[in-house]
Amino acid sequence: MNPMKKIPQKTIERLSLYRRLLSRELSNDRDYIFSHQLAALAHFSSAQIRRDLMEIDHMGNPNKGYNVAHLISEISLLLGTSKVKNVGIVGVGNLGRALLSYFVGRREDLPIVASFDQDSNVVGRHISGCPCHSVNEIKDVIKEKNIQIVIMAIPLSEVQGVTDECVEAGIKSFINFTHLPLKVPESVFVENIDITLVVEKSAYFAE
Amino acid sequence: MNPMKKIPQKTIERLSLYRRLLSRELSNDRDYIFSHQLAALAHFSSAQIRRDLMEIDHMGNPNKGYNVAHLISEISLLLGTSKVKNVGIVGVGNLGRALLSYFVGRREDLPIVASFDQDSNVVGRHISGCPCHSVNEIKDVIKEKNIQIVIMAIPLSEVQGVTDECVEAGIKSFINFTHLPLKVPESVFVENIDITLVVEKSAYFAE
DNA sequence: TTGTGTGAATTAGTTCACAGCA
DNA sequence: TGCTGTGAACTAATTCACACAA
Repeated sequence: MNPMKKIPQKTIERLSLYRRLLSRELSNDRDYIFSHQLAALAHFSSAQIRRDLMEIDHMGNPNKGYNVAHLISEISLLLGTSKVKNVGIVGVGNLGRALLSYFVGRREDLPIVASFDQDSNVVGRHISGCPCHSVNEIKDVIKEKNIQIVIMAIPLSEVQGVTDECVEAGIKSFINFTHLPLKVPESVFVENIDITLVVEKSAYFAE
Repeated sequence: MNPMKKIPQKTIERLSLYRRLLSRELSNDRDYIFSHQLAALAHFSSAQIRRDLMEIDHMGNPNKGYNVAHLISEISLLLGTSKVKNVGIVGVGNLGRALLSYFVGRREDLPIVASFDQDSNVVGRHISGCPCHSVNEIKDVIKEKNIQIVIMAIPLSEVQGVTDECVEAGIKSFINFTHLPLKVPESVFVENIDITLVVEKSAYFAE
């Protein structure tokens, strides 16, 4: 696969889904799968699947389809699952705790190694086995623990200040659950998940 | 505004954000705003802002910019905030509770009127003031309480069965936090928020 | 001037449709 | 035959660039 080729964001997302679906198929002892079968699992079109697999130069066989194990390993190679990337989470309110309890121990390659809050009642404690630091120490802890991805789950308005500190400490990727758009340099990735906006959009499209 | 014109999904999302940002400006006594000023708040380009406002046929003034109050009311007209749409949530585990505690009482036009679970320890109780029903009764409750939007927050594999019942009961819009793609008819809207996929994507783009 | 409104151009994402292979 | 791989067509989304208004 050509390492120079830049793969679209949407494709990355779908590949990630394919891998999960394929893993389930593999554990059901399926060795080969056709594009239309994977399409049925993901609820996409088979053309979409083939186009996505083209991006990673994966070769299938018109008779048997795609080799499941092989496909999984190629997607994993692309998504870089072999390299561990440490995750930090800012805010251990309801949402932060829900994310922690879901994530901790689930993915070895994406461990949540630290949480941050400014409430002195939680700082110093462990939540779902994850140590909680003061948000004031975030820069140092990011460097110490080599954190590369930060999840923002604080309801506060000083999100931008914390974001700036993270960027200064070298963070290149954020997942933003707050209701404020984050200002970051061009090269930094931000995925916004603004639940209020999602509900409003859903309301709009509920006819 | 031409009611026939179909507005792109992305634009709806951004308009929803603009409204929130504008409301804050309005409460800071700002009467008019230029596209580049709103752009600075949302971290978009001013061309993007103007293009979006074109969709709702909003007219600005080259000298003063856009009238904030007027703009808010036009966006609200489009997003239909005047009509109440009832929301139901399936699953009151960590995530479900986090969403409930965040949402209950926050939006009068989008009230969470019921929650559903299959754990008999929570069925019959109230969580954040919201009654929890057995998931077996979902069809009846949707009709009784006129629920129009369903949030899926169960970690279970029978999500599809519940989805089917919701569709049969007339649900036209889902927000899916589970890790399974939902199979729904063409006309039904689904917004997928799969946190594992989001983290994987963020990891990929963390350089 | 300065900022709006918008055609035109560009870029991103998806679907079509079919040659060619096993 | 039935599926893959892929150019070509299409559709969606964004950005450019500029006439025009106040």
